[in-house]
Amino acid sequence: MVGGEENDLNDASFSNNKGTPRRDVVPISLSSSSLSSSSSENELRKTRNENGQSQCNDNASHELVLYNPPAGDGGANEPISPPIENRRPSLLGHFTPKSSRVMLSVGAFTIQCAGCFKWRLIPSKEKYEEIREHLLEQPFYCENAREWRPDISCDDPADITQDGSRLWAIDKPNIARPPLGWQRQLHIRGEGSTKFADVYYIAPSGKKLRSMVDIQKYLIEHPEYQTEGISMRRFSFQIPKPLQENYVRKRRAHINASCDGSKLESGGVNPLSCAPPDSSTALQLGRPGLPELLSAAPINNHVVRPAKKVKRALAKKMEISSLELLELPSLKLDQYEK
DNA sequence: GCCACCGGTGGC
DNA sequence: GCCACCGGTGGC
Repeated sequence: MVGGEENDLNDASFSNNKGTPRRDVVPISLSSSSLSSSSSENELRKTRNENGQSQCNDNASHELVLYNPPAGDGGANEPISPPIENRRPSLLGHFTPKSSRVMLSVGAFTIQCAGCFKWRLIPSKEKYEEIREHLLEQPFYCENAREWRPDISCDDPADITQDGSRLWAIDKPNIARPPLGWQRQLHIRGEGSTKFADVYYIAPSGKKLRSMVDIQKYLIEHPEYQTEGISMRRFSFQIPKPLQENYVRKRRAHINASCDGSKLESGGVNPLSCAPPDSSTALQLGRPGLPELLSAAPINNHVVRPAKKVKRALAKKMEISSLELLELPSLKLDQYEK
């Protein structure tokens, strides 16, 4: 699945779909913080209503959104009304969860116009990455979409709205585009995981790299890339933030007496089983909708594996004693700076 | 045996 | 609380 350089995942992760609805729905929106988790659709709208005067404004203008059309409904309500060129529907077919565990991937990408605050679909992942790379310095406006939609303007209705049918997440702005020949993949984890997503870079050789350390090692092993001017700063493992509160399981407070049941009871309630949606913050977005995303895919997967967890915990404990003396190298981002 | 995926932790 | 990293397991 990871294979191809230019195929799948990557593309799979962006969907241009229309043609092939998928059931996973993952939007990702890039914004500066403010939109921070709690901000919601309403806030975004508010932003607009207030002519961008509200506090969310500046962020809103940097919004990027990746979303995945729901497959459940056959994509019928596909908001992608506008024509999308470069459509490669077949790519969607690549979405093949490798196992019972379902991996969500980004279906499409959208960016919010800094002028009218409407969301515009971006026709390809590459284009999205291109825009995202300089989003802060070069805010996106509907007019920019004329490159692939000649007639588009702020007067046109939004391509997509946060109607609750999708999971949205906020992407980070100004992430460098992957070097030519490289692919940056975003793997969305299921709900309830300890992390929202993972980023992988696929080198031209097909090698999958999952951290800056990996990148660094790889570049050292392949000096040719460095001569091409590829440096560490061309890579970023920053992941988007889901707008839906509670999508990611909160890190549990330290539990020393781990085996103590009472402890669990009082301190950390199992978020998977009973965490009620936080009504105040939760994004309207996530709540009513997200049927597919939330119920279908990830959740189940998570729930099914407690046994593994236990095993691992035990294994971990045993291992600690033998590895305690190991000294791990620590890398700092500064090191990557040129 | 490989590897995608997930969990967990150290550092900030 | 977030980020970065990486070990480990299960599925293939």
